[in-house]
Amino acid sequence: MSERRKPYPFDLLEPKWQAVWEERRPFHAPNPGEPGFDPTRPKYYVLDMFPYPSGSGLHVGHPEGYTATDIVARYKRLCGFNVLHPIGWDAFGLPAEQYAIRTGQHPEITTRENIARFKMQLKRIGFSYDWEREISTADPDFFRWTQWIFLQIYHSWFNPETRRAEPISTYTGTDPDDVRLAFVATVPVNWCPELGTVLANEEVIDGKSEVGGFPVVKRPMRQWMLRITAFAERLIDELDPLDWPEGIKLLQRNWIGKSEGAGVDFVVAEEDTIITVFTTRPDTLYGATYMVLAPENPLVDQLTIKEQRDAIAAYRAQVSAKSDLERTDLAKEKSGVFTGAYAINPASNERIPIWIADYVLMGYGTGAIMGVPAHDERDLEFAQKFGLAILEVVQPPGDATATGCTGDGVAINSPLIDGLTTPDAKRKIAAWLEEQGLGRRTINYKLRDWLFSRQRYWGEPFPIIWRDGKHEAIAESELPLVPPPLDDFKPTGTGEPPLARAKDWVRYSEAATRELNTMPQWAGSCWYYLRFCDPGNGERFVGHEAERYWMMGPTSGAGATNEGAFPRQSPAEAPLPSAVRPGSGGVDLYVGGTEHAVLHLLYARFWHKVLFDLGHLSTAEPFQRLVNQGIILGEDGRKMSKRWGNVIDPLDVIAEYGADAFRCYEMFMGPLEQMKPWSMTGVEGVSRFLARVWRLAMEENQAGEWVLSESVAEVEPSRVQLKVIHTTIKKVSEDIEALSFNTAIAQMMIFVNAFTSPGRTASPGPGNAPVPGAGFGVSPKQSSAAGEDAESAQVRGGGTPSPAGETRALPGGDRSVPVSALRTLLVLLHPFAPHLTSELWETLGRRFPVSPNEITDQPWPEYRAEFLVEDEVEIALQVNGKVRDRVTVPITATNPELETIARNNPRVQEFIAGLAIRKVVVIPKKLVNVVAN
RNA sequence: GCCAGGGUGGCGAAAUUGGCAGACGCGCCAGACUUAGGAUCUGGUGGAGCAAUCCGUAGGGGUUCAAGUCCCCUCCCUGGUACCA
Repeated sequence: MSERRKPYPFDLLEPKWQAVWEERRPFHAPNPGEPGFDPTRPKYYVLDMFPYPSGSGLHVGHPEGYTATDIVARYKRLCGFNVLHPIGWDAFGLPAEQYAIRTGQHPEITTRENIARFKMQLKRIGFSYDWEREISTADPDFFRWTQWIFLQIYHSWFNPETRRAEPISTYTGTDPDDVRLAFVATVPVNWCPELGTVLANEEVIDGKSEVGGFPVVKRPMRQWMLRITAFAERLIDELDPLDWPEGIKLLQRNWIGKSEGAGVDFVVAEEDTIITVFTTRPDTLYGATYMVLAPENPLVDQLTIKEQRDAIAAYRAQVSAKSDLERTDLAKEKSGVFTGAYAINPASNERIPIWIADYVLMGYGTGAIMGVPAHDERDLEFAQKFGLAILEVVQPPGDATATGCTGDGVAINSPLIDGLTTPDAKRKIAAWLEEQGLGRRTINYKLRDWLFSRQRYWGEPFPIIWRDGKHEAIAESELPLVPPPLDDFKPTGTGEPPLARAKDWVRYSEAATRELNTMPQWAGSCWYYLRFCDPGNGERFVGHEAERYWMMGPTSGAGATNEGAFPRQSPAEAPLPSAVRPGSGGVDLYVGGTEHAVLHLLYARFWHKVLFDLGHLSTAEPFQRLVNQGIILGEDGRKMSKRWGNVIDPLDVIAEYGADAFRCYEMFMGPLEQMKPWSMTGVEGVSRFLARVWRLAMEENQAGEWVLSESVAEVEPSRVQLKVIHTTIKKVSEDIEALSFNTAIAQMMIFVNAFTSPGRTASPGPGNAPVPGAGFGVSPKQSSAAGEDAESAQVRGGGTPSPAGETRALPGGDRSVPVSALRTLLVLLHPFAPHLTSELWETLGRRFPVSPNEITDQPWPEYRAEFLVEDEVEIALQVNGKVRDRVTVPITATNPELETIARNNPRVQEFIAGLAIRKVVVIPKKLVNVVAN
């Protein structure tokens, strides 16, 4: 069987237009001050989460979000915006390094090859990226600024007074190293022996590495940390005004995990040691019948009595041998050991035993808790297992006999607060504790400081050297600090990074050596969106003007400055930096997968706030509007994977149906944010739609060449056509704004159906009844063979193109396609199917010239409400809520008139016969409901 | 366990403020044109019934003239999270 004929010549016109865009660069957005920049236009920054260029190339998940943003970008350009729509490469990363370990090929080469493949694929889909802004995080011109930003962080501290990052020079304490936002600490870290590196908490899933699924163990190591916890409060608060999915905001809030409570001091009996615990329920203090320390808590050694030392030591050894996975796995059964020591409950003055147990974590709160078994499930389980006292101190509301209340209630058995409701009791006991100097109100966060160093080769080296056991920054002039050449990228196995192998590079001077760690992959993605504003800047990470323009929009007057920035005169009265004004700050639209909800999006917000505080940026938040695309499943409804053999390659789809069909199908599948399965027949359906658009304008001549159809004529659209046109303009515009691309395409299908099927809406009335066999879409050959029908003057559109052209469609005939309607459709469809519409626009312009003749320069059409209204409307007549008839009435019909029509309707009367009418509900333009019984 | 988001034809899905459920597409059925059709066009297509009509938005209750939409309970699916005191 010969190759199937293409429904329209996308295989020719798509490469043609891609070449045109390559050459003319219509999507390049000049910066303020550059030639071609138009300051009168508003800006719109629409961003994709840039890809890691993996070896397997693009899959259909990438183009889903990319198509959505491309549609918005093209739409906004047509609407008159200066649109920043860039793409780049998250190019540092583990896969290229592991490939290097296996094959010896340098990661840089692998990365370059992968980028080339990704880029080719993206271009084949016809995305309107501004390729002049392409960046790669592994490019020294890029990562020199990643290193520079690290130095800004290193040279800063968080001033609790102003609640901002400030230059370290403003710190007046003894040792600046205690407060730097980038600091070194020896901490128990997630060490992955297989990967030979440590991982951030966020990169460990169920005790295994997120990448590769290898076991991860806790191990104390000296690491670089970033003090993200200082920003916990602001990272939560400034989330509120952002236009993000509520679910993602919640995910971040939960990750940061703010909880308000009190620190309470317990004195160890017969000693003057104080153990502070954190509790969210200070009102249950009287019910604290024991105390538990984390096994790692340093106080344990000091407290443990002689008789218990062996047991304690054994338990601690047992706990430390467990991986995270085991520790959480064994969570079902509580375990612990008594230290032999006692503490005094500050409220009741009771002696309570001090235990250690692994259900208390060293990393949260103070690493010690008060056990209130009556009102905490975990404490109860523990107390029951070890026979500890249980004392009820909260009575649940409503039921005086119930026990084990973990929610709010009324305090009992608590002399200071008896009878108070939980909120009141909390307040009173906290005030009492503060008065007595026994405690204080405290806020705790689950968020930990960000473990920022990795023992890898393929990442940004730290711009840090070590001298006499102390770290210091290298000069900015020494940036970029590029990784040394290596031919062995394997982990050393000792925890020492592979960079240690580059002996010459490591030796910085007689007395100093370089830091051997590299930054994690997140580093580049923390600020790449800023670099896009000004990718070629050799002086700064981003130019002030470019940053201000693309992140904030055109500034009005000279007063537009970074209001919240350091330095500030009166820190005492300084409010938190005001959150971004809705709709006016940062990236206007950011689209990507949910997998980055707490990692990339939290880290990037953190860096952004530091840079904002230091006066480098104009907005406090980077991403104003965030949308997550849903994942695309295989045709079998399973996750796409090699294992199931259900992976769809975009290039295969494009080869068979074209890029426009691929784009439109991805958008037509269903709501962007929803998970949905792929369907090849679905692609075919969309491809048919595009072919109908093509044939609306084009027909084949005798030679089998596509030429502009004779039926396309400069005629006025009919009233019915105008309604379809303007309904479509309205729907498509609103749907693109709302990112409801599937319904926008559906409406354009309705448009095309209306213009291709005379029987539907385009030609109403008996006089325009379709002629059998003379449908517009009939192919030329068939029409010629259609005998007498072909001779009929009724035949339009089909064209019966005789070689000499004697049989012409009559201009203005009822089957004509008005040029204006076609043009409107082409502009509306252009963001979705840019190649097809560009070609048709150009072809149309040869017979019906317009200026300018570039579809990319056309204005987005505006709908006119006057064409949407109807003269008549169909009303449903209901009896007791069931539709019994429909009548068409003038739009002007009044409610009483409608009621009369309904009452007199024979069908209605049939159903209310013998019943009494109780009520008649009239909904104008919709229905009349007669209620009778 | 907890948190979030979902359950609508054979399938993907539509459906302002509660107001004619199933737009649009796929698939399927029939027809037209064809040497042919996996092309194109036309018509049909939620279920049951000859029909009038009845039943239908996970299941059960409720509010209402009217519920996919609002309220209560239950079940199922997807994602996140996991002793955070």
